[in-house]
This record gives sequence, structure tokens and C-alpha cells, in this order.
Amino acid sequence: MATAASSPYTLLSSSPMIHPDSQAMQPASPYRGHQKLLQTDYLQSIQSNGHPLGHQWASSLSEGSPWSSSMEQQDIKPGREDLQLGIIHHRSSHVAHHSPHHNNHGNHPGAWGTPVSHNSSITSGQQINIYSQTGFTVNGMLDHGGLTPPPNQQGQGMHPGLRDTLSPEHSDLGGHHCHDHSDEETPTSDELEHFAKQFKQRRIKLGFTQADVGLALGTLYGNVFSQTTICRFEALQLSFKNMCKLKPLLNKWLEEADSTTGCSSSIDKIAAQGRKRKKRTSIEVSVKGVLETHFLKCPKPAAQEITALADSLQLEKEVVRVWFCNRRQKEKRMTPPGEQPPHEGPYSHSGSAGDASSCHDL
DNA sequence: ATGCATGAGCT
DNA sequence: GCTCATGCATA
Repeated sequence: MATAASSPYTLLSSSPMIHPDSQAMQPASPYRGHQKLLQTDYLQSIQSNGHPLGHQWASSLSEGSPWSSSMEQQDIKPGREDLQLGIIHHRSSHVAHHSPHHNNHGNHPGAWGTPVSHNSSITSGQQINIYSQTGFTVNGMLDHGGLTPPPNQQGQGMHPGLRDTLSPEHSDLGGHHCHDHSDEETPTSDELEHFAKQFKQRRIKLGFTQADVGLALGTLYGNVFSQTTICRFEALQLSFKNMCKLKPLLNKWLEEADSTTGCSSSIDKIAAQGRKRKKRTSIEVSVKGVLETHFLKCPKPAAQEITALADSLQLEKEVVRVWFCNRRQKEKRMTPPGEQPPHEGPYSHSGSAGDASSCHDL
């Protein structure tokens, strides 16, 4: 029945159901301690099911991972033209860029470096790795004081399977920055974690907020990011690929910010523009519980089930569908392979091979 | 910091 | 319709 199912995106100001939405269960470092397992389990997954299920870091590489797909820049906000540089000032930095060559095509049997052969047909045909190409360095990044949204410079990730090194060289996990190889190859999860940690520290020390950084990235490179994304980066709550994509940018920003300490920035906030975004639906805890239950039974319910479920819960079908989507996404980040819940893997139904598409259990 | 939402690309 | 990247809105 979905009251607002017809045109939900208008200006509905109803259903603000206030209720404690408690679901705190996010570990501080989801990857910490899992990453080791991840690599192992990744292999096992492949060997067992032929599918590296479980963690996104792993699955994203083999699920037909669009290493060159949906990495488009977000919708350019109208207010962007007013963005100020998060950091004004640039110098030749001490970035150590390397040759754009990367002969190492991750053919290593372990880790996420699966030789993904399906380079998929890129629609836009962008294969340029601006982060690997020394032509796009800090020297020329502030060419335009204003914002000039790059024509087709979407933030594409790195190349598939490049983790050429399985042994994380923890240079100094507790120390400071020692490795100055900013962008030349795919970082290890360890490096990413370290970097994220470092990044956050310095960011705070420099007095920047996550939002500031996001904006600065936008002004500097044309890709604006929200506080959310920066936050998730710091918390390592992004996919491996995503992390890899953002790292170079954040790294550069860090360098910039670092060099300009003292004479920094005029950060302007851009007001969140008004969009016809649907008001966030608050799902009651009880309802959520039901959804959870269903999710455990079937993380991927068929459309019909979703409809039925939505109906019984008096929610819009879309809401339920999205909930499951988000749930799956979250699950991927939260439950790395090797640490599945007491029962069974959310996705890997041990034993079943033919089904796994939809479970009918209503 | 995180829940729900949007949208692109893929299947 | 799914995944994946990402963000607004909110707890």
C-alpha cells in the first residue's frame, strides 16, 4: 500500500517516525585482522565455490568487477562553481612519481590480484590512469584557480589485479611516513590502512574536517567527495578498489596541506543544494528486525518476495529492495570471509549449488 | 559515523 | 534488478 509509492520524491514531509535507530556494530577496523584471512579465504572461496564470495575487496575483483566502469564523477552541483580551494598554494612538492609503467600485472596467485582478463568494454573508453601518469602531477594541478570539470577525467581506479606484492612491508605501522611511493602501484591493504590512519591524524592536526577534504579534492582534482566518503575512507569502509582510487588523491591533498601549513586555506562551504531526494525513510526497529530475519534466510529475495514483504511490512517495495541492497553491501564490508556468523555465510549456502538465486520461504 | 537513497554500468 | 560508488540526512 505504500502511501507514497506513487510519487515519493516530491516533497513528502510525512513519516518522520522518530525512533532510536540503534544498530551499533561497526568495528573500528574491519580489515584489521581480517585482511590476512581475506587473502587466504579468497583463494579458498574460489577453489571451493568457484566464487570468491564474501568480502568486497575480494569479490569486486572477480565479480566482473568494473575496474573501469562506474567510476564516474558525481553529478556536478550547481554550487560547485563557487568552491574555493581547500588549499591555496602549491609547490613542487616532494612527490615521488614514477614511470607510468607497471609491468607487473598482478599474476600472483594470492590476494585480490586476480588476473582479471575481462577488461570489459569500456563505454567511454577511458583507460587512462591519471594517477599513474606523471603528466598529471601536483605541479599542474592548480592550473585552474576556478573549477574546470575535466571532460572525461573520471576517477578511474587502478588496473585490475596489481597487487604484485603479497608481503606487506610494514615499514612502520606505528611510526610516521616513510614510504614516499605515493602512486605507482596498487597498495596493499596494509598500506591502505596505514595511510588511512595517517591521513586522519594529519588531517585533524591540520585542522581540516572530512568535509573540507572532500571539497578540496573537488577543487583540486575536479572530483568532489562528501564527508561521508572521506569518513569511510579513513575507516576503511570502502572497497579495496575504491580505496585505491582515493588514496592518491588524498595523498596529494595531504602533501599539499602539509606543505602549506600555516598559510592555509580559505575553505568555503558550499551549501547543500536542494534536490528532490527522498526523505530518508526511518524503518522501525521491529520492522528492521523482520527484515533482518528475512535477510538471514535469504539475502537476495526475489522481486515477488520483496513485494510481499513490503506489503506485509507496509513499506514501499523500493524501500525494501534498497534495504536489502544496502544490507548486502554492508554485509560485505562487515563480514569478511573467514568470520562468518555462527550459522553460515550470508551468501554461501554450503551445499546448494543450483539455487542461491532466490529463496522462497514465506 | 551511519542509515537509507540515487544512479551508472552490467547482466 | 543487481552491484558498486557515493552522498544526503540524520542519529
